[in-house]
Amino acid sequence: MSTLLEVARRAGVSIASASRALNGESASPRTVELVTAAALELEYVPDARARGLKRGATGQLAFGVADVGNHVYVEMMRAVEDAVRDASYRVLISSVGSTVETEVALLRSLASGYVDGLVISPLRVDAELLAELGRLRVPVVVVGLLPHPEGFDNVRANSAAGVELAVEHLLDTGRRRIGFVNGPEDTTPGRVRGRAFTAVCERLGLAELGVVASDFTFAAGLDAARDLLDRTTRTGTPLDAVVAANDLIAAGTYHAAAERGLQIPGDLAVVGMDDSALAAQLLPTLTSVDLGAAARGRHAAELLLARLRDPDRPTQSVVVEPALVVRSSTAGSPS
Amino acid sequence: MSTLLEVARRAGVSIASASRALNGESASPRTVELVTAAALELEYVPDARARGLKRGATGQLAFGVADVGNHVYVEMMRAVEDAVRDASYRVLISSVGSTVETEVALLRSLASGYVDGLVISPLRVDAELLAELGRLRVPVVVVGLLPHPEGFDNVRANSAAGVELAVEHLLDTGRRRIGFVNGPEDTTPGRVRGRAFTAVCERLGLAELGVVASDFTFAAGLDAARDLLDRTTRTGTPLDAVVAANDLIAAGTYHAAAERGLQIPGDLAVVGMDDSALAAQLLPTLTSVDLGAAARGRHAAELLLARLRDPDRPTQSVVVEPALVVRSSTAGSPS
DNA sequence: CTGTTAGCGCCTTCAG
DNA sequence: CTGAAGGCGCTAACAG
Repeated sequence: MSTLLEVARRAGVSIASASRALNGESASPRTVELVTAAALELEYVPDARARGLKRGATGQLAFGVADVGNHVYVEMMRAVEDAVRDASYRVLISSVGSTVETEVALLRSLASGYVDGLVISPLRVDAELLAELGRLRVPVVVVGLLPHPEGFDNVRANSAAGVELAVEHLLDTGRRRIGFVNGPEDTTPGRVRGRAFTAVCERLGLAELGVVASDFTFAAGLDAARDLLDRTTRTGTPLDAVVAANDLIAAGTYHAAAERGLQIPGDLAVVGMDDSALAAQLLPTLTSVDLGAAARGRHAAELLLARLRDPDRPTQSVVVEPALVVRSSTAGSPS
Repeated sequence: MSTLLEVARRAGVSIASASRALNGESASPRTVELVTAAALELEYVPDARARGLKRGATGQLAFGVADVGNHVYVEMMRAVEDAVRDASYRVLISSVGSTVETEVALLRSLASGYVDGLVISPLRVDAELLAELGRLRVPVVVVGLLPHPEGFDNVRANSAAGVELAVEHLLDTGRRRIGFVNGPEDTTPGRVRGRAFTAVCERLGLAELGVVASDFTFAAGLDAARDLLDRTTRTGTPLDAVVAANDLIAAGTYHAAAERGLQIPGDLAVVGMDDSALAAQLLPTLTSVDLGAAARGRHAAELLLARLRDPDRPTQSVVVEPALVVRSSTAGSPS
């Protein structure tokens, strides 16, 4: 409410001295005391816009995320926050929906001066989005697979390897009829995971039993899993395992199985992906492929900080390898 | 990257004309055309700080939330976003941790010019926080119980009534030994819910079997529920029902029950609070008290918009009443 | 150590 | 309808 000028007047010094006193620049003890007292009295709060305008930096970063309801992004976000804390940046989260238009609108708004840089994890990437990224006045790190990684700092999971880990683990536990509930294949992760499943089935001589959910959510996963279970049951050789493209879809699969009287893991083994908090919360606990959400967040933050320090450094791409976390949903052998 | 001045020069007009042309003020069609073309060519993006500094508004609101990992806040946030969309505000989310210091730091930073107003849902409220709220240069709506609601726009749940709904429902299904897993009692919701449980037990002549978790999280809920179940079992009259202070704690209770071979709902009925997405995702699905997260978010957004329009309007308090959502975790009678 | 001054990029009167 | 000029609040030279 009050400005620096008012503080300066009240302290009986110039505006420059007031600024210096409050920012710990060279100032006499007496000035500091006077100014601090005046600021306190007037409840002075510096205007961040003016400061940002002058300094060309805001001390804020943004994390743009496709679905705040998905716990995986929460883990990434926490990792980002932890990683930038020491550099004393604050992190704002922005839910961007899953369409390119909303994504672009967010970018425009944030990157026009409210933040010094951003990390985004888009579900869908197209030319328009990439063009917009290039136009931004602040550096951006993209988490997720890019058609042309060069040109952007980029962190991605190896979800193809993750799908392989899941399928191989199921084979190891004696499962043979393995279904796959994917997310939408017009998204980057959906496309990659779908292709990986096809490839691994071919390599291992398995029937490819897949279905596509309309979104990476619980509700969509439930619908898709119902469809897959019913379809395969009608053929006479029901599934004995399902790989889900993320943990929410796996949770939907649990419910579809329960509706049909199938026990997990006895009748049906389930493997999720992301190893989000939900995996440990479900009953039975969910075996899940950890795609390194926290590690991706940390790497993204570090790349961003590095670029902020040196805008001219070459762009860098980091790949995080997956790891299988075995829990109860794949225990034992098929009954 | 480019400034309005550069756009103006390229279009061969003055900076004032360029500003008017881009903002739809009076300008000749030819000027508009020239300026628009120049802006496009230079990939001009207006600097939000400068604009905000001049206009005194940013078009952004913030939602400060205690725990982004708790789905209840996701629902509130979505409701806030929906409610302010028509007024074309963008919403930023900020995770503030659960301490007063981090809360204050957030407020300082955001409210110093990056946003036009904010909604916060603090877990702990003390005099320092309230003082800080009063100092802010932007309006704030507090979601949660306030010691002195006057002075702030305020929305709150009636979680005491929610606890009563839960206990009465359990009595209706024939449960008699009802335990309560609360969250920390130095938080506002923890204190209110704890007192409500004590009161309802007294009123209905029930033994008060309570335990306090160290946080409103799954892990803390699991620990506390283990404790409660073991303690009551040792007394010879085990529990037949548990009320959890939120859905995450209820999920922890599921696991503690499973570890001890207790079936839900046969041996133990469980009621959660918040009716978050998790309630429908658990198996068996969780009966939960809907504390109106979405409604609270919507109300908070509307109060904020109203104050933004009229800073002098009297402050207002809204209470959202709870509703029980019955699912499988309380089905049937105790076995 | 202190005060004066020139902008950061933009919008908005005010003349023309 | 257009241009010139002032200032939003702050910081960083520059003199003193």
